[in-house]
Amino acid sequence: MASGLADPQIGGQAASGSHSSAERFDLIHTILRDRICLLDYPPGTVLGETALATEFGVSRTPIRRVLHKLEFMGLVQIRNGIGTIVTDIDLKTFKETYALRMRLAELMGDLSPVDIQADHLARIDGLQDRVRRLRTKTDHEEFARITNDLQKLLSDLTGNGPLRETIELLYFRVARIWFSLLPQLGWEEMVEGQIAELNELRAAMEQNDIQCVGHARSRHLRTMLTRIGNFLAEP
Amino acid sequence: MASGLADPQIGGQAASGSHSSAERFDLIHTILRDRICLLDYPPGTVLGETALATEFGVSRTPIRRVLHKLEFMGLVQIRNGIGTIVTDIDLKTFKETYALRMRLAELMGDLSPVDIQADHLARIDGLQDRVRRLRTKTDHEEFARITNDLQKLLSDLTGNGPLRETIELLYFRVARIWFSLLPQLGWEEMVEGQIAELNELRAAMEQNDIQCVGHARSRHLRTMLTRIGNFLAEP
DNA sequence: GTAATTCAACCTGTACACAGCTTGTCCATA
DNA sequence: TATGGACAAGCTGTGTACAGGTTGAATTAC
Repeated sequence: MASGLADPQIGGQAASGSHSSAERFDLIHTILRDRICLLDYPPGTVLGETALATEFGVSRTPIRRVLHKLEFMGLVQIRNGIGTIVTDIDLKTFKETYALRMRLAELMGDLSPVDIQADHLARIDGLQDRVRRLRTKTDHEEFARITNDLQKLLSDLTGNGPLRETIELLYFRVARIWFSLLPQLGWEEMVEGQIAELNELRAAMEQNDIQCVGHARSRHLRTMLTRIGNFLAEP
Repeated sequence: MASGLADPQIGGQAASGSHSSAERFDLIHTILRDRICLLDYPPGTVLGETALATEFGVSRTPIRRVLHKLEFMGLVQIRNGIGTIVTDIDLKTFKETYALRMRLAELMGDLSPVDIQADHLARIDGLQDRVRRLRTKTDHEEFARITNDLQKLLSDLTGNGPLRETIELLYFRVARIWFSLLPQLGWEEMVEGQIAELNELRAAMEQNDIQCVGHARSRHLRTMLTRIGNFLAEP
C-alpha cells in the first residue's frame, strides 16, 4: 500500500487505525524507536518524512513531531535539505555514557528503592528462559529484545522518577551501538555474560536487595564496556 | 507591534530578523525557557500558540516545535483543546530531583574532570560581585540570573558530556520552583547561602579540585532542599 | 580531458486553512 | 430554583501547498 516497503502489517494498519492522537503518536514513536534500536534502521540511514508519512497513513505533520522527539533523545539528527539521519556515536561519547550509566545503576537502590514483588521475579525468570534458549540458536534481534525487556524490568525497580527517566534515555542512546557490534564480540560469550548477569540480578532480587541489584548491573555494564573497548581499540 | 504585549524589543524584532532557521529556533526556545524559569510565565500559565506566533512574527509551526521541545524538557504540558500550560512540580518529584542532582554533582569531578582556567576564576569572581550587591538591594530576577550563570559555569567544568546534559536538564526542571518560593524563604538567608557556596566553589577551583567543587555544590543543594522541605512541610 | 558552473531533483522548514477536542455559557425544563 | 443539555468560542492536531536549502549530475567553457 505504502511505497513497496516491508512490514505493511505494523505500519499502515495499526498506526492509522481508530486511535486517538496521543495514542498514534506514542505508537509511531515506539515503532520507529525500536526500528532504530533493533538496527532495522542502522546508523547513517536517511529516513525521509514523506516516506514515513505514506507508510503510516498520515501526513508529514505528526511524523515530524515523532522525529523531533527522537532527535531530542539523540537517536536521529534532522538536517535541513538532506533528511533525518540515524545517529552514530563516537567512541568518546560512548565511553562517557557507559561511565555515567554505571554510576546511575549504583544509585538505583540508593534513591527511594521499591519492594520486589513476585511479579518481578516471574519476569526475570522469563528472561532467563529466553536467553538460555539462545545458547543453541543464534538470534541477534531476540537478544536485543531481551536486553530491552530487562531494561524495562530494572526501570520498574527504580523508585526515583527522574533517575528512571535518565537511565532509560541513556540506555536507548547506546543500546544499538553495542548491538551492532554483537556479531563480532563472540555470540557465546555475550549469551553467557547475559545469563550471568540475570543470575546475579535474580539472587539479589530474592533478598529484596535493590542496592545489590544496582551493583550487579553496574558490574555488568563495566564488563561490556571493557569488551567493546578492547575490540574497538585494537584494530 | 505584536498584540500590545510588553517586551517588543526582544520578541518581535530579534526573533523575526534575518536569522537562519536553526538560529531562530534556538533564540525563541531560549527566550521562552528563560521566561518560564524567571517566572515571567509562572506555573499554570496558559501560553497559546497563536499569541506567541504573532508576537515573534512567525507562524504557529515553528512555535509548535519550540513548545514540544519545552514539553520534552518537562517545562510545559501541551493539552489538546486547552492550550500549553507551564507545569508545576509536586513535592515528591521535587525531592526526588534534588536527591538525584546531589548525587550527580558529586560525579562531576569523578567522570572526566576538566582543568580550571583563569577564565573560570574570573567568571566566578564576577558572580561573587553580583550576588554581593544583592545584600543591599532585593532583586529576585537578578538572583535567578546569577544561579543560571553559575549553572552554566559548572556545566563548563563538567567534562562528561551526557552527565553535563543531564545536570542541566534537571536544573531547568526545578529552578523556577524554588525561585517561586524565594520571597518566602528569607532573602538575607538565601543571599548569604549563595555567597557561602560561591566562596567554597572558588576555593576548590583555586586548587583545581573539581571533585571538591562537586561536593561543595552537592552540600549546597542539600541545604536548599532542607530549607524548602521545612517550609513546605510545616504549613 | 579537465574543471568550474548551472540546474534539476529531493529534502526539510514554513505558512495557512480546516478538522477535532475541550470548556464555559446560555437556555430550556423539571 | 436547580439541573440538564445544546451551543459557541477557543484551543491544539492535521493536511497541504509553497519556500528555502542541499547535493550531485549534466553541461559548458577552457
